[in-house]
Amino acid sequence: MVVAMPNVNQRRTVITCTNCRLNRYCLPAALNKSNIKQLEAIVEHNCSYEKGDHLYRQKANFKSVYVVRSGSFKSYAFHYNGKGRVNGFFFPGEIIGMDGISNRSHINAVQALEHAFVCEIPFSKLESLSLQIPDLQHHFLALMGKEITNGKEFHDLLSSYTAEERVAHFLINLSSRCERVSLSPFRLLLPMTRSDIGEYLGLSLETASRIFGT
Amino acid sequence: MVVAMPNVNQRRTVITCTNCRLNRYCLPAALNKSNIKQLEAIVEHNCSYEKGDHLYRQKANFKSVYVVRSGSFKSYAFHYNGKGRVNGFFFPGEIIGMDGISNRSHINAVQALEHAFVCEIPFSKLESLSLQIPDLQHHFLALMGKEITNGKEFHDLLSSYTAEERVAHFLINLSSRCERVSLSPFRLLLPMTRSDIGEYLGLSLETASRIFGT
DNA sequence: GGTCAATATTGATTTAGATCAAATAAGATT
DNA sequence: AATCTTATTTGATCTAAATCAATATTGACC
Repeated sequence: MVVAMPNVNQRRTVITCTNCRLNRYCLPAALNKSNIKQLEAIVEHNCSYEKGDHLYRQKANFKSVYVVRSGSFKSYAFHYNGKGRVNGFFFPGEIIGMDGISNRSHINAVQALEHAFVCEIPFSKLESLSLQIPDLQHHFLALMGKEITNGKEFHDLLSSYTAEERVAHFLINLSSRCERVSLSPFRLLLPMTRSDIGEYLGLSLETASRIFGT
Repeated sequence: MVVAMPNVNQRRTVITCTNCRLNRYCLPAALNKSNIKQLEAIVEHNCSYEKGDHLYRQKANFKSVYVVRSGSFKSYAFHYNGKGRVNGFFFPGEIIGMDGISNRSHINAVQALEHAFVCEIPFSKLESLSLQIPDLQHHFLALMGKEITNGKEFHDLLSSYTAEERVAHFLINLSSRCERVSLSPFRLLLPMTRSDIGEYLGLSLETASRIFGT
């Protein structure tokens, strides 16, 4: 008779969607308990990344979407002139990887800004499961729709806001995203550099810095 | 016995997805013949709009997505300062309305730039059908994914391109969209005003005009 | 604790594109 | 055809933010 040895280093219970503290803000939000069990069966929980690690690189094969459990990430892309540009930040409860859905390869690279954990959800399995669970399909479409409307709002920001308005909007946006997952909306720790913020907002890093100084 | 009178003014056969000249570029592209029949049963074909007509207004209830059959549209939104901003153009074969998926109301208004026809696809019916036809679900997710990557690319454009580069990109983009649906990519008719183009590209209308003049 | 490299701040100068201001041109309406 | 109205072009000026240039701070590593 063989008995599995318990891993003495394992201090905490296994993470599942059912017991995850973010489940109200994540895919399970739309599902009943039995559906959540089905979902957690396809999710790889708690992959760990160190600061600077890439979740994936530009042009990498698309196979999964990811949910941030803790820590934060930035997405960026190199374009025609060879300069990289940060085009997104991701915080707990947010989904990374939709930039690869349409042509099965990622247009962005995604890098950890600090030590972070993510859950990986193989996309083909998510699609199959969505055929069986209408609520899951509906919710995932809504999440993609949100990504689209966020893009449109950002279009507005970049085409008509002043530098100061951009930074203000950025901070308010971060604050509300912290609040959503029960983090303090008042004390923001900014894990990204001034240069990251500048690129993201279409400003030079000096301008970004000056506005923070004011 | 009652016989339906044929309508003598009806010059053309009824439009369906099966016989639509755009079906290779539209939702049916991913489907087999029997699935296309199922799709066309839920589509309202050939709704007509005159120049200036609204397909929907900002904050309107979301109930359908639309495919442009002919003509063109612009989307725009009013934001905090009361000024409207054009944030999209739509040409034949392209889908309008994804700005309403996430919170069931449209963040943009959409207006015809010229006489146009569209097909209307009630979204809840599309969702139901997607549960039955995996290819349809897969394809619609890909179309939404494309919308997301387009947004990211536009982020790059607005945050780092010069005025001249923006206009060049805009023209190349229009050209390739014409080519996709077998329209000439060389002679572009621009149905939108300089002001529309300027707003869309984050430029003043004067700057847009000057660059065209060069 | 000391050295380096990365990041951030602050100041001076420049510039791309906005804004202001007419003058044309093109459609619409009567 | 004549009159409006709306869209476009072109020119002159101004300004927000980029760029250039140091300096200061922070954190990583020996």
